[in-house]
Amino acid sequence: MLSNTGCVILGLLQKQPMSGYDIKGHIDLTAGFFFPASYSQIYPELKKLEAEGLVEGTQADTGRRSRTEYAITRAGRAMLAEWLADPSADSELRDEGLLKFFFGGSLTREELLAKVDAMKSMRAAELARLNELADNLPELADELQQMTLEFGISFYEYVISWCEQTAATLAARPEADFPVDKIASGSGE
Amino acid sequence: MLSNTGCVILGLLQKQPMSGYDIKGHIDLTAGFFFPASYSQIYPELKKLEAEGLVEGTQADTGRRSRTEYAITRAGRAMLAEWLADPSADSELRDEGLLKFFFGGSLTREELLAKVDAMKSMRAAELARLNELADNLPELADELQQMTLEFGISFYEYVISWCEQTAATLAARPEADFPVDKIASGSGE
DNA sequence: GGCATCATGTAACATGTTACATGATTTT
DNA sequence: AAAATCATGTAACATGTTACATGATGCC
Repeated sequence: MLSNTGCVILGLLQKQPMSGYDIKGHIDLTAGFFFPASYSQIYPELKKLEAEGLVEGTQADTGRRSRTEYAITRAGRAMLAEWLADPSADSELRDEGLLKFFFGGSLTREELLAKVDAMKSMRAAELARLNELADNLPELADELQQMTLEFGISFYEYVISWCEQTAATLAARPEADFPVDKIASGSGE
Repeated sequence: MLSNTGCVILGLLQKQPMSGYDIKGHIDLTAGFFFPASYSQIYPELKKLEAEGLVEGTQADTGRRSRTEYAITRAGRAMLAEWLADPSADSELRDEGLLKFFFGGSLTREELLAKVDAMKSMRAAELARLNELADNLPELADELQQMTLEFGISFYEYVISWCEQTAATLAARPEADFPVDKIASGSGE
């Protein structure tokens, strides 16, 4: 019923009216790490939600730049409540770095270590961002949002620890332990 | 250069020739939890890879059902090596359950607990599957693939522990600690 | 004979990304 | 005056999902 982008938008508007630009900023700061959205989705989606009567846009030219502020309607709140009540909740993870590692049988130990290290630094950067967030705006978010942030922080911490452990395991083994096509040989090609 | 589906296919064919059906089965069993693919992507992608000379299909009607087996070509191996060498590796996480939790300010404590519990059981089921996998086919996978499986196992374990901890935190607080629209009141927009 | 599994696809739809395009206002 | 930020979009492309469609073979 509600598209992915649709529900994030409605969820954010629950608190206060915002422009498309504001919405994007809020998502990036808070839910972006597990539910990203881009301008080219947000603006069309706002139009669609307005056509369905779930949000209402008003022109706000009060001194500032002119912008369209969208507010959630009663129907919008009802739709949001319905979406919240629905127990379905799919989740996905997609990690290209892990896939490269997975298929890295033909790489040298050093190349593998480099892959793992790249994964680690990427996650470390994201972790730093979330930690800064957690420190700097505890009053802006409610308790649930803080707990969600905790999810992200521990998730990145976990990934980083996997990287470290994996690197240690790799480093402890001689190069020869990773032959090219160890498996392919067995039953005939 | 290589599409997502393209690189999983090429990676799998590195070990042995397979039909589209086989490929799907292998992905589901191993890399599926962090890199899913469906038939409707695999078959067209195989055609595309063949047109580019990266794989080669041969009709195999040896007694069994007729099927097209695809083998990776030399050009395919080169392409795979290029992809592996490329340091870029984006990753994404998308979790609708977490988003519902995030926006759950208007839910009762019991409803929130139900959400968290649903997340937990979903992950527990996936964890059970991976654990079974880890027990049952250690000889089928190389060491890298086993480490990748470890990634999945600890990832699910982590999510489950977050759920438990969050449930405990919620349970310890009185209902009144979660008012509707606690934030919206403050500074008026 | 019936069910599960093997086997291969198409069509319609939904989702989402990147690059392009523009311009006003505020801050430095 | 220049740079950053606010502000809103479009177009082309890529990716991917779900439902539909079909049929052979192997196993009980």
